[in-house]
Amino acid sequence: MFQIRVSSPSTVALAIGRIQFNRMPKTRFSAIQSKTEIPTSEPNPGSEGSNDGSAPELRVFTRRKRLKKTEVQKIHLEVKPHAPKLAAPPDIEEFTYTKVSASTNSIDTGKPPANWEKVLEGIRKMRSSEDAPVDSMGCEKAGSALPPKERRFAVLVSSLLSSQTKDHVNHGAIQRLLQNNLLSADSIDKADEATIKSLIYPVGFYTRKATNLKKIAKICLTKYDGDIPSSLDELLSLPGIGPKMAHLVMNVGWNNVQGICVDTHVHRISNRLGWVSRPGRKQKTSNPEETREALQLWLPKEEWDPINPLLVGFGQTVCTPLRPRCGMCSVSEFCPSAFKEASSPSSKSKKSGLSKKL
DNA sequence: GTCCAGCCGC
DNA sequence: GCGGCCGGAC
Repeated sequence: MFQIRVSSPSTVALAIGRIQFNRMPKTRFSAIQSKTEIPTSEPNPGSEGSNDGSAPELRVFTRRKRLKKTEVQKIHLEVKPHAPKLAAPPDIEEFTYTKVSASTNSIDTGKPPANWEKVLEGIRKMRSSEDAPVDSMGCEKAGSALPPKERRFAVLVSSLLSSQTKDHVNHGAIQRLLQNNLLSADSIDKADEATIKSLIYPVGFYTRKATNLKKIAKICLTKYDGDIPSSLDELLSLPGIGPKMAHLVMNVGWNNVQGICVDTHVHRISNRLGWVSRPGRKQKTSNPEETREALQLWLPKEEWDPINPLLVGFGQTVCTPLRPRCGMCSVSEFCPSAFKEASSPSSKSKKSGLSKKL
């Protein structure tokens, strides 16, 4: 089964080769009620072990990109899959967080916020009765025939194109690439950049993405034999691939959850809920990467994957950026930010952005 | 006109 | 830490 969860503007964009909507008994996904893992016929060089949480393992995250100017931070995060399901909060003692190099700006500790399970469950319920754009976008059959290497490359291309792009637009672009046999590293490398550009139009930032696509194809071809990189770090080194997409690709492409895919919705909602505020200070995280690190400190690993579609849909329908619908939110009693949003955004320019912070 | 939204260059 | 990248929604 080949499935693209084409995204709404902000989301995680795709899920190829696995069923994603187990918690969203909506429309065409209604038949899918249980978590279905991809048949793991392919080897997974990206991970030493499986990511099914069956055994404790040491994961090493190396953050690059944004930090490379200052210093490369290595954050070793030992994650033991929390024992209790959802019955009890995860044992915080199980999560050992060690900063290797001095870090100026990372969260120090993470305690599970009060009532997080109730909140999560409440959001799940709201999500199951609400139709978010992220839910309604179709799944694709095209590409199911692709062998693993090409499928992974398609995952990478899809996620690159999908950012800042409407679902159906991204879908169309992928379809056109597919129809023109331009969904492999080899073919894209050989293709004219103008051709790529015209085929992916009108995805957001198509010029830049066409350029990046060519570069990525070349890199994949020369360094990875036409496959995509199998580590977070190597994915991050690709042009146009940042933390959000890298985690998505690790998750979907390699079925290897290395971290939470944090987009603007997850970032915003986590902060509104007080899930990532720093103890001692009332400070919120200031960017998605900080939010990701803070969330990973306490959120049970089995939630890392589903948290994105959950909060994205919630953010599209209830907890919207502007004028969130706290009145219809079933977890507002647990939300420190409920009903605190400025009612009239009206005239605020870049200078006076104070009114709209959250 | 303003905002979206992830990444990148500055 | 801000603005540019794109087109579309508003």
